[in-house]
Amino acid sequence: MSDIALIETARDFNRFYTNFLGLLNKAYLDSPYTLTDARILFEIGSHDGVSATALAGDLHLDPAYLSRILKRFRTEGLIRTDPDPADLRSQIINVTDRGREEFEELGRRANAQIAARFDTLASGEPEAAVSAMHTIRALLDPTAKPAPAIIRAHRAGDIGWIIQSQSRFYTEEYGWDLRFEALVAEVAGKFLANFDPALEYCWIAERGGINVGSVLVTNGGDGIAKLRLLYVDKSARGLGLGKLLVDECIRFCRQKGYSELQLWTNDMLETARAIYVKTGFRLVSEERHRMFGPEANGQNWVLAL
Amino acid sequence: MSDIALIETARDFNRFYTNFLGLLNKAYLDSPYTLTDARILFEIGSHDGVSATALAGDLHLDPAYLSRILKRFRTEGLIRTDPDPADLRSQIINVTDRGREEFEELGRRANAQIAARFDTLASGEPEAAVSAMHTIRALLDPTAKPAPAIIRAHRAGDIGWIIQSQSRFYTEEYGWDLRFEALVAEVAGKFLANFDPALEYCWIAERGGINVGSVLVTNGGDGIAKLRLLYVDKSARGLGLGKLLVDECIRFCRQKGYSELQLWTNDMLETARAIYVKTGFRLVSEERHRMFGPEANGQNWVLAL
DNA sequence: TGATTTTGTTGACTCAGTCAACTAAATGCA
DNA sequence: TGCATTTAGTTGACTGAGTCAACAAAATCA
Repeated sequence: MSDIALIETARDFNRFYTNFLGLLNKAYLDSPYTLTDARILFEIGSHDGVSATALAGDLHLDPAYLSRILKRFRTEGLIRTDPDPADLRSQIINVTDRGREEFEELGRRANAQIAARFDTLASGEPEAAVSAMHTIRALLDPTAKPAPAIIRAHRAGDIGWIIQSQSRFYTEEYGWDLRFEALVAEVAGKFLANFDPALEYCWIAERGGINVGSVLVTNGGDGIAKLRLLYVDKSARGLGLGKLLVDECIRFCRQKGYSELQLWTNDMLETARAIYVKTGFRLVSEERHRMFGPEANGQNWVLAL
Repeated sequence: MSDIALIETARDFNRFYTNFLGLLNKAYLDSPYTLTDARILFEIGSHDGVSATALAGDLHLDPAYLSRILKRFRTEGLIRTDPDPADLRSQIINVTDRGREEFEELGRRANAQIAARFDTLASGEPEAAVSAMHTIRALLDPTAKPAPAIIRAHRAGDIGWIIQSQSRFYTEEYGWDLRFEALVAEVAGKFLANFDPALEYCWIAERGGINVGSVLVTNGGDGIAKLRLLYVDKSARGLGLGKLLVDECIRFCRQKGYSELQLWTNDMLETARAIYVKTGFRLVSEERHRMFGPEANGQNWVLAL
């Protein structure tokens, strides 16, 4: 794609998105706030204690204009301003309880707008859209810091996601065939079917509402736990999520009184192997196999707890 | 019902992009045109011969406001308007040579803006951003015509997708619990593990590279085939995809010499039931159950082939 | 110490955008 | 056919979002 075509496409997208945002922002019309009001209220609500100058800078607003809006907010009891003891020219802006209520109401309304849009989409599409937004933002916003990842227990649909992401990854990267997806589906299906919350667990790493990693611990009997289906999506590598997930497994297994944690992996997964080494796993055996098409080197690792 | 984290992330992106577009649009300040002027000029310049009403609709502008702007453009010699011979109320708007010059100058300026942005990026990054813009647009722009749906055999990741979409759907719509995902994972996993291409099959309906439907036929032994996991995503309903998928199953089963096709479903799935009736299935038994939490009415349907 | 910069406020203004009322042509309907 | 209703576009009258210049008070610089 030539430079000019790229630029034209970007412009086209910008025209479309200008329109799209315009439509979304009509939502503020049935509240007493303008779009600018809402943006300011949002900024104050989420960064309590900013100064007027910082606010004007962030939102690219005229200081005079902002000053008037803040004055109005003050008389309406939405915000409180106190001079900054460190710089008496500067005013520290805080939301009052009423202000916070309004802020939250606006938030609810904005969320509903987007939820309504997302509702017309296929399952998986909102995730795709948000993931694309991440991409754009990461590229065009120099100040963007990646959203923090959270680790949580699995919920509806996550097991399917695990199977899908594992299968896609090994197929694309190593040319494994559908037998691998079958194995994963079996492991994951059995995990769900016999799920014993007292001794087993599934962790999902999520960033900005998008699944980016997984791992699960299953009960192998005789005090032995198995770590399975460790995965970190390529969009979230290098953040230490893999290590975090494995640490979580180890902590869980110790707490549940397991004596040993075992895992099976393949040697071309170097990042994973590094994590296993660092967390104290020991390689106990190795065998070449062709379980999924191409030849690979299966490895068994063990950690005494 | 979409995930809150997804929505928050999307809102965050929208705030960012509002800002970003605001900065880009400042570019128009050193021309005699406002942003609205520029949008109108662009629209006329690229779709010669539009009517004022169409223009107002496309750009979501007040007709009165637009009328005034067009009047100004006319006196400045940027456009020419002639009554539409087919409807004398309506005016056909065309750009004059001067108008086209201005339009192109604006275009050059907007391109330069974006080029400057892209210039600060690494090689490959502009392409990534534009590709992400495509993704968003395809998903959020209702006028972007939907790609036609196709039906194909399953491939890597599809079984995981089936589990995920089934689980999400039944959880969100009917409050079924994880036991359902476990059942689906088991069915789908067994299908993959014992997959016999001579007697079994999995169809995926796909649109624009995104999965929107599924169904599979498994061998039940004794000349009996089972139709399972029929699903059409809400974004693709009403296109007859469900019927198409079931027809495909029946054709396949006849060709493979099965004597009977059986399926199990639940009676609240009315669209599915309508398809089964229409394709000749007969309801043979029914039982209330609580297999997945809420009470439901399980049904067995049979089609003699 | 006095010159300069920074934070925020106020006065005065403009013009983008809205709303209601209207004309003229087209369409629907009995 | 003729009368009521709808649609395309225009104009008058208005509002209020946003801008610009000037200013006070505090902080910083040199």
